[in-house]
Order: sequence, then structure tokens, then C-alpha cells
Amino acid sequence: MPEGHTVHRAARLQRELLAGSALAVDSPQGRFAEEAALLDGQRLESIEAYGKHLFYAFESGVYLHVHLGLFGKFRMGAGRAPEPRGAVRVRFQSERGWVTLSGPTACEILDASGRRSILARIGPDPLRPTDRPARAFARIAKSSTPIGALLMDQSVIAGIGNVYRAELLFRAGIAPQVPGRAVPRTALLELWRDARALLRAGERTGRIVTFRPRERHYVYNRTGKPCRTCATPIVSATMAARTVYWCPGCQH
DNA sequence: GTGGGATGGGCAA
DNA sequence: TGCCCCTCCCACA
Repeated sequence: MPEGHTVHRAARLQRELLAGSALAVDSPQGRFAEEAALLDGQRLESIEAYGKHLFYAFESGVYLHVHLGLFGKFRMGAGRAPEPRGAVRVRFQSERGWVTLSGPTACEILDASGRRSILARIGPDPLRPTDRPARAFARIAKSSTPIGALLMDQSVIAGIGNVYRAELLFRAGIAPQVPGRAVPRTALLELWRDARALLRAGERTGRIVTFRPRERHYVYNRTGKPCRTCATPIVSATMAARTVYWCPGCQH
């Protein structure tokens, strides 16, 4: 479930299990074995999430950068790690608990400048309390790109993925095809606030719920089904290389 | 049992 | 734009 909320939640839970401790680090799968050996025994200073990126700061000054991509998955728990399930790229063990990572798009050691260059190319993150949306609004306000593509662009806003894109636009009543510069500033502000609220809820619960606990989504993955508000069939199309869903009755 | 698609993104062309 | 990465899960048999 890797959108921004998953990554921030992972950072919070893993801090409790690992931060401040010297870690045993290995790579049961073997693909990260050399790097794991460099980290093994070091104290983990902090874990920080920016959009969909995670940075683990180690005492020697290096960072482990993780991006889950579409397939990546963390497992974690208190006590001793169980036998690895599937292909585990990297495993951490502290005196309090363990974390395993499988299937990531990125799992690499970076120095401070490598970390900075990643942070320089992502936009404000609604889950970071001090981030402000002005930069994102400026990009959107002068762009002819559809708002549905801009919301997926991590250099515009960091942390929103395909589910939140569809749900945010439905809740705002905006069709995905509307050019960025045609979206009123008041609507952008409302989108930002709603993104912050929905992502925070997702961070707390670990699930994306934008409608009701049982019927979780308004439009995402509901092609052909009746709109929960107006009963018009939900439609879908490809935008920014992913399927976008919307209600032609509610979104203009 | 199994095949396709999935909540991403980098890269070549 | 399409391919690849390379894992999990669910719809369908």
C-alpha cells in the first residue's frame, strides 16, 4: 500500500523499534549483502520520511535511502525476527525489535549530498507539518497539464499516489482532465487541506479510507459502478501512465 | 492452481 | 510511450 501515508507510518513505527540503537543489519536475499555489512553494528540515529522516500541516518554519517515503489513491503515486530518470508532485501534487528524490507524500488546507501539531491526534486509533502503548499500552487497555476497528472507528479506534491489522486479529485468535484491553471486557488487550498486530512488518517490507520470504513473509496477501482453520490456510472482512463477514475456527474 | 494487475518510478527511445 | 524492476494478492478457473 505504498503511498505517502504508508511511508510516514513505517517511519513512525520503525523509530519505536530501531532508532537510537546499534543495529544488526543483513540481507537474507543477498542482493544488499555488501552494503548491509557496512551498516551492521552502527547506531541508527533517526528515520525520516519525505513524500514516498525514507532516509535512515546512521552514526557514521551515511543514509540508507528506501523507496518502496509498487511492490515494496515492510514487515516488523517486537522481539526477535522470525524466519524471513520471501525475498528479504534487508533486515534490521535491535534489542527491541526487527524490520524486514522486500521488493523495494530503491534500497541504497547515500551520503548527505545524495540525500539532498533527492529532497531537492520533490515538492511539499502534506504529511510534513511545516511544509507549505505555495511552491506546488505556483507550479499548478501556470501549467496546462491536467490536474490529475500534476497531483501524481512528486516534484509538484510529494506523497500522493493513484488512490488519493482519484479520491481527492472526486471530493473536490474536479475532473482529472481540467488543466492545472484552470483550477481556482481556493480549490487548490481545499485540495491541500483535504490531502493533509486524508493522508493523516491513512498514516494513523494504515489504510486508505476516503468514504466509509467498509466502502472505502468513492471512485477508485469502481469503473462502471454507480457513483455513491449521484448514481452515474464511474468511468476511467489512463492518465500519467496510470488508471484514473472519476464520476462524470459530480466532477467538472 | 494460476495469471494478470497493482497503491511507483527510472530509463531508453 | 512503453519497458523493466521483481513481490503480493485476488479474481477466475
